Amino acid sequence: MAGACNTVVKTLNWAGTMAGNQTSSVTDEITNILGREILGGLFPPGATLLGEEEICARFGASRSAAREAVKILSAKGLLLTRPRRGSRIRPLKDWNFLDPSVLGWLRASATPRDFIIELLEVRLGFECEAAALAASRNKADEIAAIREAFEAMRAASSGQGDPVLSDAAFHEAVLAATGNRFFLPLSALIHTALQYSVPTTNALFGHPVGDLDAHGKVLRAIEAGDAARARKAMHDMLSEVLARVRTAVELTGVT
Amino acid sequence: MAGACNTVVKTLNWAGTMAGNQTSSVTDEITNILGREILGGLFPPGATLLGEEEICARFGASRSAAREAVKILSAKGLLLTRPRRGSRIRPLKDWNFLDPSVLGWLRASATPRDFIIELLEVRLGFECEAAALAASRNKADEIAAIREAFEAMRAASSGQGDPVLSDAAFHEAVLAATGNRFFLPLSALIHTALQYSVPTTNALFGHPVGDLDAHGKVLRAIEAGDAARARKAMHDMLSEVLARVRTAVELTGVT
DNA sequence: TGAAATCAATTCATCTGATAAATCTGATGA
DNA sequence: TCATCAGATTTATCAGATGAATTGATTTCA
Repeated sequence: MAGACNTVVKTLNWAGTMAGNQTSSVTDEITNILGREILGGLFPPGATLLGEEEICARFGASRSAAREAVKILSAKGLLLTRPRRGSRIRPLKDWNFLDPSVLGWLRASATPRDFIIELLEVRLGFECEAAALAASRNKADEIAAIREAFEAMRAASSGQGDPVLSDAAFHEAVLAATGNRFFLPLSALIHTALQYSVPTTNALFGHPVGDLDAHGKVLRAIEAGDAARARKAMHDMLSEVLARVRTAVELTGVT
Repeated sequence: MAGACNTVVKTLNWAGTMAGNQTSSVTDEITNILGREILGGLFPPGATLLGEEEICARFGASRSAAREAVKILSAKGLLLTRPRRGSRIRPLKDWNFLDPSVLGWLRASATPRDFIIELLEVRLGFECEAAALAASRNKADEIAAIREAFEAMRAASSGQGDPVLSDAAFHEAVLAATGNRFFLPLSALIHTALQYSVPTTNALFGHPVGDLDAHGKVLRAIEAGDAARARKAMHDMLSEVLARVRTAVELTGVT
């Protein structure tokens, strides 16, 4: 029985990937749905799974679309396909958790408490060093971008613009100012962290935690070319947020 | 003219991806070659490029294989394909530099000096925090894995086993002991860094730099559950290597 | 009986060709 | 000059066929 593919399903198109008019392809639909399911733990992390036939049968798609979706998931470290054995879920340690798509899929199912805290722990690691590098490198135009983002944050704090986006832009500008390629991919993590934690912390504390003052200290230290001070300012800012989230989460019992 | 595909090329199979018997698929061949070329800067980072037809013509492959290769490269953030515009190289900031494949492609063309130093800078950021988290979390079995890797390093130092692999295993065990998923993908970076820098530093200094003593300090601090000491021990170890590489590179004039 | 070799069935990998959808180009007209 | 629309080009998707690799059962030999 080979003709089980291409049944009359076709009912999936458009579940909403982002805001706006972005029409999604069949391949992307399959990728996103399977990605969310894998990250959500629907499939046993170490065992066998996912036949080519099953996928195109389930989504009413052609083998091309199914195969391309599987290739994408494999490229992100989630699957390993072998000629006759089908696609197996790879061990968790091989998953590319820093990939923007993977982060998005994880966000859809992760426990909020763990998710926010884990993100902050990682940020605490590399963002302090990034601030120090940005300060010691001292590239004028890239530091100007940091200041620009800071001004956007100030404007956003008085209602002129999106506070999350300008906050993210600030931190991304710091990463870019390191002049180190390997810091760049971490901006996706910051984006996700802020989109997720800013509303939460606002709800918890009644006001924005992304302190303008704290960001200002980081900016001034970088502009002064003082690596140690920049590192400390960034550390103070993030560990303060982390501490507040930790205690608040314990108090309110958010899972 | 649509029939330009599938000419009589077929001359690519097997260029040697890894040591051993691992036979590579057509799709993987195309992916690896294009990946290396992109990371090597052969294609203008921001501009238009790569038609479906061109690819299958160049490699003598079918559109299926060409398309799947492009999907993989897109999944790693290198390309963006649009219905009629072909595949465009995305801006550098979207590239997933922490992906194992991307790291490998970059290694093939990167300037050794920048490559080693950039890797160490990033490690200095997150590995210190990872050591601290591992210490404060204090999970017995995961710390046992760190000690195990340390013993393997000791054995390797007297000729019993691979010094690079055991060193990498040590650092990966620390990442795993954080209990934080987002540290896991960074093990690829450590692997690449060690494979690349250990031979280099050995050649520069005449002896292994991956100090057994320094690793022992990290291990003992983690076993003692002393987060601050673990952070400092890791920082001392990495910054020592970074400093020595920096000066050695300046002296020898390695580009 | 047990172990190794063999063979058939199943599934992934690849190729080929065709149709649909999206976009660019240039011609047309106000 | 600019907006609009038809034609051409290219990607997206579908469909079917063949090749290659692995699994598992069967067979053969010690």
